[in-house]
Amino acid sequence: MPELPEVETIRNNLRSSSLVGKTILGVDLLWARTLAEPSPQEFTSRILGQAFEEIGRRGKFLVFHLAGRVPPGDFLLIHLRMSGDLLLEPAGDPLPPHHRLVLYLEGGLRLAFNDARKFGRVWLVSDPQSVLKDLGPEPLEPGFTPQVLYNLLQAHRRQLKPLLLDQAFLAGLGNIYADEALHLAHLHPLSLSHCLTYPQAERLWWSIRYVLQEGIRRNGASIDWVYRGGDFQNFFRVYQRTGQPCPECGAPVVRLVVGQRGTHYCPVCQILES
DNA sequence: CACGAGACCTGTTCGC
DNA sequence: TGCGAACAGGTCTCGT
Repeated sequence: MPELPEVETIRNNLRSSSLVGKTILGVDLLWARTLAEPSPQEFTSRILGQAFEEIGRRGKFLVFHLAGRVPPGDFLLIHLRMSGDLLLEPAGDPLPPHHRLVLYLEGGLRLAFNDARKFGRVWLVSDPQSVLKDLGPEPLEPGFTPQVLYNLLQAHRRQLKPLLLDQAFLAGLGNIYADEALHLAHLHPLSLSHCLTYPQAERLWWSIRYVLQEGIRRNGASIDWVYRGGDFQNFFRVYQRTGQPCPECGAPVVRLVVGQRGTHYCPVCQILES
């Protein structure tokens, strides 16, 4: 479910919660495969006694910097994949369905990783780069300029939609924001990356950043049965609006499958370049 | 290198 | 009403 704006929303909520400063007193791993590394035994022995310090984000990863009992604390990395969520709740509440990992904290709280589809993963590492090293640029950072995007597009000959979903190309976009950015940029999802002109790349750059910032401003999108409090879903231009009118020209939005992902676009506004 | 299919999972919605 | 198919915000691996 979560893409960059949803992950950023969760991060902001946790940062203004009482999580920061809390020491981890207990671990309950309810679905073993949730833990990517290290082993459950090492995870538990290493994380107990460490305290939550910085809460960051890289692409769709949440990056928790822990303060260790011994100075260089570890990093707890969490990827929510399709259905993951993080909940700070009273330690004594009955366990709801789908909790996969629960960290018990001082002060009667617990941080729970809830994930119906079990795709989410958790890492405890001393060097976050060991997990994050293959990610592409961070789209909202100053280093991501129109020229950088243009050069990256020129370096590949790939369809735009799958390319934007490739986290090694650009970190943080998912199915919603890729479709929304392509519509805003008037680019067809199947257009080939190396065929874009500089002005087209510049417009795509602007569109990517616009939809991500708008998503963050709206606290992300809340779809289906997983509600997170965001309302960006009320402002979708094409995503999951098959058959409904394009907000710009009124033509019915079309759905096709690209790289096994539902893809939504306006056949009038978004012209194929190839 | 680029792309498609299958796998990993559960829950909801759609269509007959 | 019931039941299977299709679909869902992600990513990995394999084969062509």
